[in-house]
Amino acid sequence: MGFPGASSTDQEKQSARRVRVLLPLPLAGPYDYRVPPDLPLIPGDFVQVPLGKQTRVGVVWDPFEPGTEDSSAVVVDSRLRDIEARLDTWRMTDSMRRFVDWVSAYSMAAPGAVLRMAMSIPEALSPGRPRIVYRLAENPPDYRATAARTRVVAELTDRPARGATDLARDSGTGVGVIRGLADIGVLEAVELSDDAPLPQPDPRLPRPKLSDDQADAAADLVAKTQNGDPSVTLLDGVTGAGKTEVYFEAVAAALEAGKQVLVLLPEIALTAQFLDRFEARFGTAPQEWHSDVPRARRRRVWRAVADGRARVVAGARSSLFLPFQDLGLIVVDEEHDLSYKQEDGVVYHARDMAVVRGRLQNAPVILVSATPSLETTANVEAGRYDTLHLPARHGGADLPAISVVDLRRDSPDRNCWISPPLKQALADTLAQEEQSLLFLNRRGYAPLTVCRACGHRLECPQCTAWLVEHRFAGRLACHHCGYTAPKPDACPECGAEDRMVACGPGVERLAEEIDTLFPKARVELMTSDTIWSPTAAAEIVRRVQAHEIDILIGTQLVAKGHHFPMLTLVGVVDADLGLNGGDLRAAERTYQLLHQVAGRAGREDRPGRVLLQTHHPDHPVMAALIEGARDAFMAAEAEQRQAGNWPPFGRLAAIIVSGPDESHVEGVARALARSAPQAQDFKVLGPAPAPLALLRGRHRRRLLVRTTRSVRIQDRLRAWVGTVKPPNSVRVQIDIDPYSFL
DNA sequence: AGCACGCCGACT
DNA sequence: GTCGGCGTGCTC
Repeated sequence: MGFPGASSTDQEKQSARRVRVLLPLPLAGPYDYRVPPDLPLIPGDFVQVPLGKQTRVGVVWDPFEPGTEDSSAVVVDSRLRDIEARLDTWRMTDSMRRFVDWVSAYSMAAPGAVLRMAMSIPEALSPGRPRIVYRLAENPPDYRATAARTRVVAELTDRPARGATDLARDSGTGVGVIRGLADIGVLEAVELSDDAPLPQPDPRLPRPKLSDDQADAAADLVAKTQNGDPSVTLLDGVTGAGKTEVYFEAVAAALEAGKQVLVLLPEIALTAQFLDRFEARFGTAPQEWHSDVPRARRRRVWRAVADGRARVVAGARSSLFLPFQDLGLIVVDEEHDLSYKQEDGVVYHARDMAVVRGRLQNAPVILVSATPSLETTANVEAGRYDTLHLPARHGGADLPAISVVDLRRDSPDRNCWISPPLKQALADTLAQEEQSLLFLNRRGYAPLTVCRACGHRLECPQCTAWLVEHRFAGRLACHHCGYTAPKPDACPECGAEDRMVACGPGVERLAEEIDTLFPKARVELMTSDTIWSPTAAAEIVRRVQAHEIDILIGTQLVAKGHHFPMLTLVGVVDADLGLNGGDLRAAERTYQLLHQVAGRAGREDRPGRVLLQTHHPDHPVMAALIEGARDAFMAAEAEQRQAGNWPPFGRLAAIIVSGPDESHVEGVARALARSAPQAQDFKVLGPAPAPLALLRGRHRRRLLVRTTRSVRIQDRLRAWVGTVKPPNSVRVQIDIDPYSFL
């Protein structure tokens, strides 16, 4: 490399061959690089390029097309640096590149930030070292057959070899046992390439008998899958109507056609159960993809998806960015679930982006739910999505018998939360040796601690939020920033000793109350504090199914489709909890959550019942649940939203201004409001203190922008927000289609 | 995201 | 006098 301008060779006189390279960094756009002679490159190639004094891997992006984006100043030839190498691996597909561009344009995130999600395991671009797996030795010596050893041997009989960790987990023992068996020669250690063939799901295994309704729905989805029809279909049916069996037929059709399939699941706690059902139908489990999968395995899955060995992936929202070569079907299970909205980093809604990915790839998308979101329902009504309805299988009621307990009349005792009717129902259920579920969407012991002497409330020093007591852990915790502190004996404000008192219930406190009421009952908690992995979730589900638990107390984790045949009573301790807070989707979300919890009661031939404790027995949500009037409730919701031009009928964007200095934040928020464009179809609301006005030590103001559907909200936002130059400590974030109003 | 440059506190 | 804290700015 010479000094710029020091020499003027022939090559520099004619313009250099250059390509645009997108790097997985939050830069404004692709960077231009010079292509050395003799290096053939086409868009999608992974390349190594210099950046500053480091080298990084990026992707050759498509040539600049005038008019497609802002014409930022062209970098002069003399500043270009050479591409170092092309990686000898697969290419990023056209549709994936267009998907990255699409998500970036829609979410207003830097394209490189989106690319980073598509290159989440950079080292996966080259093969890893082979790993050691264990199989049964041909001629094992005699050995002492302990229980654990027998399970290991059984686990390997006629089943694939596995690594020590997996094998230990599958046979319910430790790696020590595996090592021991290998040492004495019962097991044989072999090296397995990272890219070894994977067991393939078999679409031709006998399928379960489908009802006529199921068969009709399946035929529709199979036809769409075979045609590579970029359609979106809502598969609507209550728990137990057999939605999964129906979309499995579409999965089978995609597999028969040699295509790959992506099944999105909202919650990693759900995956274990899904994997079992899938394996029962197709003979082998799909590949799993979520943040809890260890990195080495994720790397293997990533490679297997990229080269087509992985035919079916079941994963969380981030699996949308896996490098499928030939995706033929996307299923979004529980499409209404809020955990599909990614809130930090690149903000996107996985359900909506799945629809985009399907369209770019000519792959049908199936949205599955018992309580479809208003977004999806509106798309069905407008004719943009198709719908298939599955009636309940036994022609019975959609849900178990639901009734309300009016807490204004049947109020619990002081500092208790179980009303007399619910207490009675629990006692009856215990007497019949059946199981109960108590649902309370509040972790910890108590959501608030106050000083009786001076009234001081224990608040998080970094957020506008109360500290939640976690008695088992013996600490106070902020659920927004992770701050924790020991529980003080004396009031930090007035110094009074032993006057700190817990207010309100959390699941831990509820467990305490149940222990007092039913000392003999076997009670267990299921919350994200105790269940932090799919394995732990599977274990507690197993214990409930084995009837080792009489009363299960849980937060929304328990609402997710676990099947508990002996569970006949569901008590919702505070049905009103989700209704407060000024969230435009509060009623819809509460309906969906309570419907889902209610669905846990009574499956198979045991009738179930549900008691909703509420202060508002006449609220539309309660009325809809009791009467099973989902469609009427959703229609009323839709009407309200339409009248106010709220989503999904209008578009919404949130602008969050945050920073450590409150006056700077306020100043920027006001400046934004002042410079807001005045237009009929572009309403700016605010600034208002964001619901958590202080979060992680940052002050926050929020503006909401509401437009009609026809407005390109991103273009308008760019033109407007770009005019305000915030001081460097203040951050302005844009959230298109906000869901969380926190 | 890295990595450097740059301007103020406690050490050799 | 220097080592080093992390704020802010740039990378084709």
